[in-house]
Amino acid sequence: MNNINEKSTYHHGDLRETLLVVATEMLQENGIKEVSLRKLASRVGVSRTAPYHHFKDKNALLCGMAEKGFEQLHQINKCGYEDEELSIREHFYRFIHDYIQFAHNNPDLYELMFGRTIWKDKSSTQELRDSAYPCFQFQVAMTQEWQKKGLFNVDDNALRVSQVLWGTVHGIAKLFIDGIYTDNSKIDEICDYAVSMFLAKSKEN
Amino acid sequence: MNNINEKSTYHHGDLRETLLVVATEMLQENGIKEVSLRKLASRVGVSRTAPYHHFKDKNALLCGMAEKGFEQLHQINKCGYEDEELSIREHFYRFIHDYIQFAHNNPDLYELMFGRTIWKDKSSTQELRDSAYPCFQFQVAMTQEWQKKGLFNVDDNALRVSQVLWGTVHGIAKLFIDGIYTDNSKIDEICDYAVSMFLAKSKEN
DNA sequence: AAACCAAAGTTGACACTGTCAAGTTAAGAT
DNA sequence: ATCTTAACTTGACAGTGTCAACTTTGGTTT
Repeated sequence: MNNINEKSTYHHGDLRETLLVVATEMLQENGIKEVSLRKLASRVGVSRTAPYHHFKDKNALLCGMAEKGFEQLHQINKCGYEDEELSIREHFYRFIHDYIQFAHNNPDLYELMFGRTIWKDKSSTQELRDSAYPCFQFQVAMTQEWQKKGLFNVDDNALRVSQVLWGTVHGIAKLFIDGIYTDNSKIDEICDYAVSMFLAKSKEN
Repeated sequence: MNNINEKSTYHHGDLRETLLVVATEMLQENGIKEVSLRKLASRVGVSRTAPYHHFKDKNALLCGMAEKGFEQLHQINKCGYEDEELSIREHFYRFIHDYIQFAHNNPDLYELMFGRTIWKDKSSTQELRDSAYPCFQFQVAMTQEWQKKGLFNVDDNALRVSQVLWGTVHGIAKLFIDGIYTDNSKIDEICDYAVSMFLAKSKEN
């Protein structure tokens, strides 16, 4: 009766991970509003309260999903940064481009990762913070490197530079994916202009 | 029995407006999650389905609240712009400062105004768009004026400049009010740096 | 003045949500 | 072989948005 795929059924074996994956699927398919614990449980083939043995409450599940998002984003940043064939300018451009692309490809996940829902009132879990902060710090480190290599003024506070830089990219991404910029086809032009604006401060250009 | 304040009770007289005001109060007090039609109705002293005679559904109510937010923000922008005692630089600085201040004072309203909830999937009402777009356009007009007066390069596309400008301010505001910047006390410094970054392009400085 | 209509407000009902308490199953340690 | 405990279940509850059908009321038409 039991083959490899449908084993003992009572104990799932890898429920926590499965919940995260399927919940993220649901998020991408129909947006956050359609992610409910009951639908999720039913889709995974488990009773409605089973998830509570792996997540304290719905908020913890959402934090878990965001956590994975940050790992993904961190990875993307790293990949772009470690590509040794690119010049510094190209690194910078790629960072902005990849960032917006990630937000564009995962609008609801991005909203979740950076939204009020999980961050305000200290409702973020420790695990989420442990996953998000290194991602943020990597952006500061990149900025610092760019400063050293002459892309930005070395005298400026690296944290401030990266905060404004991040703010700009985040803002553009949000206005873009939330459908507030009226003409989405112009997103690349907007990014280009943002890049040129930031680089105006650097010496040779 | 009936004095001026408690008239016939059955017909409220100004329910639509009252709903918007009280709902916005609830929003500011306890965040969007605590805004429910039933609690709202009960607080206004009316039955649970009464709001449906003034708003098609909850989304329409939220759009109505956001609408008022945009009128407020538009007003703030206008006031700053029309202050003739300020230099162009000061105008620009004031715009950024006032914008962030508005977001800081009304975090949940700001989230609502610019959030996915009401904008994605064309779920925004016509009235909301009629209130928001003039607000956006005013920002473009201001940018255009700043270009003419030498604050930004006149050759750049005004729409692009203002989109990046807006993106930056929006991004900083969001990271700030959502509690993602770890040190909120440094928000002024971040704004200052953003201003100096934008002005680096203008000739005299 | 009476009759009427449409707008505003009501109650009842339904399907859906997150979460708790109490019970059941089964896998692994003693 | 027994026992502990984590994983999972069903039942229950209060809360949500929204629909349909009913009642009240103010203002317009006859």
